[in-house]
Amino acid sequence: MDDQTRMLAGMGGLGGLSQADVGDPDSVRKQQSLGQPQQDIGDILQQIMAITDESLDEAQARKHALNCHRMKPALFSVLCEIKEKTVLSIRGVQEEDPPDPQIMRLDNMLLAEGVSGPEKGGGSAAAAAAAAAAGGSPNDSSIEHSDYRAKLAQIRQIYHSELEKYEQACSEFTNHVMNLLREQSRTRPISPKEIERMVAIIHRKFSSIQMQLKQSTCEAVMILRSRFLDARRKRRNFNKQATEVLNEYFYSHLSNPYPSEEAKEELAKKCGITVSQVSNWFGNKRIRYKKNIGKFQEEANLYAVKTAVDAANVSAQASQANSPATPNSGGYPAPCYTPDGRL
DNA sequence: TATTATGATTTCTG
DNA sequence: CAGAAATCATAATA
Repeated sequence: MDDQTRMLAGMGGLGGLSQADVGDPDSVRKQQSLGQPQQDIGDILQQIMAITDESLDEAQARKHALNCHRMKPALFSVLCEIKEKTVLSIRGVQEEDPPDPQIMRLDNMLLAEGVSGPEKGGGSAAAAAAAAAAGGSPNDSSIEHSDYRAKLAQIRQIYHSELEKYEQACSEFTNHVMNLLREQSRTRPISPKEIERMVAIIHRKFSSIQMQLKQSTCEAVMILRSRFLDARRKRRNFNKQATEVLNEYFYSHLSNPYPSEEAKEELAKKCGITVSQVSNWFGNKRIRYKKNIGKFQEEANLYAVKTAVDAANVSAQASQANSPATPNSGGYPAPCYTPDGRL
């Protein structure tokens, strides 16, 4: 306090205070407690300092009184002078802060997961689910998928409501501080730039809260994701009709059981499974068939008969020529599918 | 409950 | 990158 008084007094000559008001610096020191001007400044400062301890009404009244004080303009200009000197050192201390890389990372991930960003409802997933349902075989994958989507939507909702709360709190606080600063700018010089800087500082402080929110949201998504993947890993057998279709194709193309991409697509559609599931199935089937042809003999015959019968339905003559009770009973793998036999 | 069947994943190869 | 082969993990079955 005393120091401040001295400092202000020391700067007196620079500001709008006249000699009469302040006296020259030397005389200040000489008659520290006696001079009327010093008394005034001391009073003002004391009042300023005491303001925070007072009730709002009291403070309001005091504020008004201060604003009307005859010394007020002088004090203001002194403060301007001081500021002029100090602002240089403040400036440049913290210029534009780069966006936090951590936050950026989290943002990107949230965006990628569809938590932030635009709602993508009715998108491909829903269409896929609808298609699966329409396909006759309510594949569980679609159910799990919708489950996943529901959970994701839940996370999304929580995230957004929390973010909103956060933003509200942040802007409320910012507003409060800005009002305070604007209010104060009547008694002390505060440039818009400074207010801006203060806002930036507040936002920086708040961003750690935001980061926490984003981080925990990311974690939740990760957990959900891994659970979903685990669930997907849980094997569910294809339905009977699907395996029938696949086996039919396999055994009727034993010599070259490699369906083309188009064929795979068609099989997938027929079976209500995905193309990659068809690929998996053929991969598994080929290797398992090859490993133990004997074990599949019966099945092979079954499907050979089946296709033969189908053929018979189309052409009775063909059935005569083609389907003896056991089509290939002798040299079994009829059109010689061998591991290396592929084209 | 042990075993087998089977869909999915991983690793390797040409 | 498609496919072979090995492997995993679970469903189905004995």
